[in-house]
Amino acid sequence: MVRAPCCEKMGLKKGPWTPEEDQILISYIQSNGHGNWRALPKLAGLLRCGKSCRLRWTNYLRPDIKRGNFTREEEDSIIQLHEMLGNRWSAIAARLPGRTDNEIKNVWHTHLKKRLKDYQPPHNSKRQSKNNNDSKAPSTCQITLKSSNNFSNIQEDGPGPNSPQLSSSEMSTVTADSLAATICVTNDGDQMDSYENFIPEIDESFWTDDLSTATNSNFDMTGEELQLQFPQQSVEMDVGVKLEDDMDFWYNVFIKSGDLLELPEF
DNA sequence: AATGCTAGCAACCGCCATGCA
DNA sequence: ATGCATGGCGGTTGCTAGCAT
Repeated sequence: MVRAPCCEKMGLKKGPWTPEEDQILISYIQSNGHGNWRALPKLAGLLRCGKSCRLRWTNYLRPDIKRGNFTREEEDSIIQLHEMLGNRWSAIAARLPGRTDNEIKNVWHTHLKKRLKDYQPPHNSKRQSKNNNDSKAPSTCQITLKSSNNFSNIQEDGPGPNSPQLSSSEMSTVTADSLAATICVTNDGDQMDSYENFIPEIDESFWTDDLSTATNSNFDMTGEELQLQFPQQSVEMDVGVKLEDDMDFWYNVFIKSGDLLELPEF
């Protein structure tokens, strides 16, 4: 295919948009819609290429765009979604109302990458993002947890700050004060029929050596639910879902007793 | 005050996917 | 089935403001 000549060669303007150009574009789209982007600049009376108009509109002028700094919640969402989706900025933007892919991409490169540099993943395997579009259900998957809480506020029947790592049987003695959360693993928005295909297990290599910052969890398969119990009423933790094809996703979550923890699609 | 450096961000470029004739 | 036009996306560039020297 023969490439269309670039804007400059056609005598079209490049570079930053002026308020006047913005106003022309806004007025035109408000009264006519954008229709054919390539035809728009000529119809609107702009010396810009259609691509430039579309970009200006979608990234800056659209009325539903939320301007201003990203909140901590939004930044956390971006980090989680990036874990899940990789550099698919438009897919990430679709989950953050009012934010554009370009904006998210910029925030990622200027702020969040630095933030993540200081944050080491709770395991020593390399973090990988699934960067293709297929979302086949995994035939097997492994769920790994690491709590960020320490033991300092545990009830008296719980372990102390220097307690050794709990065994599953010890955990069962503290259920009265424990957190019981349910993990719901979804694929394409649909709950899995059952967890029979999942192999929940604690991978010992993921625990840190410092027992004040690492706690244990046990898995209790009751029916089709995967229950997690902790000796706390609430817990902040990293939930890792490891698929058999060596893809893994990590989510930092804060859950309280009784919460349903639904992992994003992967 | 002048200069250099850096971070942040808007905009551009090139490629790819899709729809249509 | 093929080729073209268009839209959309991700990577990259380059301008600008703010800060340090």
